[in-house]
Amino acid sequence: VNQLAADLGYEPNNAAIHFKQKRTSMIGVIVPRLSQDFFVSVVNGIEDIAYKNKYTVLLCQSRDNVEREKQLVDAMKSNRVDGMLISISKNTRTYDHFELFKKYNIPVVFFDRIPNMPDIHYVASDLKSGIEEAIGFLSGRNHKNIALINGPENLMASQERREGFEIALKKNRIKFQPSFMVGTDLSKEGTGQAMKTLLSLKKRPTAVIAFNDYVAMDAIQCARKSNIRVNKDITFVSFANETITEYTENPPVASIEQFPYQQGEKAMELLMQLMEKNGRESPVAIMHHLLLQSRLVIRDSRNG
Amino acid sequence: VNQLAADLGYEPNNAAIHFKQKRTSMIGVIVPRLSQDFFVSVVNGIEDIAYKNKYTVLLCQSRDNVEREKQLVDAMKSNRVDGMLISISKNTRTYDHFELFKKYNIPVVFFDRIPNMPDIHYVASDLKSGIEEAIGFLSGRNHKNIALINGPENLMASQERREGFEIALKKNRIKFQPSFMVGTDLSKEGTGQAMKTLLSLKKRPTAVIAFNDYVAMDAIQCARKSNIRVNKDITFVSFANETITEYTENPPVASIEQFPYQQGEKAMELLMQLMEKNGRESPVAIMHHLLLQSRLVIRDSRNG
DNA sequence: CTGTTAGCGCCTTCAC
DNA sequence: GTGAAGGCGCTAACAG
Repeated sequence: VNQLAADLGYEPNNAAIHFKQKRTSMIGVIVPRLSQDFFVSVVNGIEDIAYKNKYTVLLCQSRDNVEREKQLVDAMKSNRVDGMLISISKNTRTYDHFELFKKYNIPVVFFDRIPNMPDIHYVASDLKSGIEEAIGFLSGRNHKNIALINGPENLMASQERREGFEIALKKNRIKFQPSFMVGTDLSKEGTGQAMKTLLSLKKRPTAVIAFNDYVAMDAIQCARKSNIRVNKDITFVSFANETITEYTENPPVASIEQFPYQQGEKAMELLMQLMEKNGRESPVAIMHHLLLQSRLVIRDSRNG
Repeated sequence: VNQLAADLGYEPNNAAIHFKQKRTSMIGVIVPRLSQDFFVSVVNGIEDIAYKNKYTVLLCQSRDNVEREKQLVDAMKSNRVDGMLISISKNTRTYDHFELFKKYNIPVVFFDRIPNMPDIHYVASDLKSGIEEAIGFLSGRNHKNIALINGPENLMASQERREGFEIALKKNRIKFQPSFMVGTDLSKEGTGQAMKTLLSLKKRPTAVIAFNDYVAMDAIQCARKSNIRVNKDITFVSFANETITEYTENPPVASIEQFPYQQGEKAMELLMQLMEKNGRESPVAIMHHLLLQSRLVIRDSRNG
């Protein structure tokens, strides 16, 4: 019988199966944008675990646009995805639209860009360890005036960086100077503005830690325009360890590796656990917060 | 009645609708990789048109792996997508797996990386115009010895570049020299090898056109290691006009813009036409080949 | 253990 | 016009 079926080229109809089983084997993934390798790597990790487990991935970008993010949430829900993996847009400050998933009992795991909501599951980098290494590294090179160009305050990632920064300074007995903490909206202009603020200080920093490599590249470009000798007058360190910086003239001396691929894997694995558990719920809800350790990668010994 | 439905928060079940309508409103997109902005831009174009027309996009990467590409083709088919948009992997040399879609009557539009198959629909750049501009530009700066680092020969994109190159040289009355045409598998090593071949020639080229900006960056890196003064001793021109090159020390002087976003839009629009027509087929199959004109963008006047 | 059947949620058809 | 019913392709439950 199976022979005949195979001969006739029979193929089960997924739509019918989904319909019948009340599950689609589809998971939705929302990332801010795919034009940053960090998110592509996370997606790669997600895909690899998902495909291995016969899940189909619905991948889409909010493009850091809140309206679009809301529409995508809606679209995912009406596609009846079995679960969601989300990294929020940098402009997202209200989280009502994510409540929808709770209502439909669709498990959600946030990653990297985590909203400031109670009772959520998430996977992120533990930046504290990486920042400590970074400050230790800079301190070892006798830097005492270390600045931080941070990201938007609504992102947990920014709060983490700020806290980690202050703690690590303390551990290295370096006095925290508020004027050395500036912020950017992650745009080229915002970062240029932040860098100019730092350069206009009476006492300029001798080292700058940037929110990520793209911010670092913009900051470096700005610094060069002001005739700063990059990694001589001011040493740059950043987050994400993007390979693209290798091609730039003055890459940051070191970058905090956040293991995006592994973040993707872990997020997908956690989501599968939650989807499996779904239905036969335990009476006490347990929230999972997975933190992957970060690590400072020293990129090159040319200068600094 | 509708009021009540809305009040109760009724939501149609997509799975049931798909099942019943024998269409899923899903389209599959296979790209080689998302770590190149070119493909991200194409995807953006696709998404924008797709969402506007209530299509869900199943986006996935072959990662330039033929096995994976085959698996994705299979997965897409068993998800019963209504249509496919495909850019093939650089290693794809046999096209049997794409025949599957014909069998299931799923329309396919290829884009950018087009297989060498008969009877296919595709959207691509008309590179000839851009290459002509590029050679004209170089010729205007008195370059007579212009080399081409081309991509894998199985890609139509490579054949286009080769042909366009030869034609444009002829038009500018520059003699074509076979030794000035080298190839790369697009890897850093392959490109380095190609560049070394060019540098080892008795008569070195004074200008190099690279397959794309990533190849250009690798070639430039290699050239610098050989103490070539980039854009002085050898002028670099490339394809794709990726913004990332702005951050590099010596970006190519010019790049041929291929309008990836528009390619994505056009590909999706064409696919929708084909999906609509599906079923009530015209007796004579018509193959659509859309060619978007490319254009040389001169990036900077610093040197060259 | 194998074979039959009911029904998932929607849309389309047909009867009224 | 409105309303009831059949069936899409599959699976799970149940009968033989």
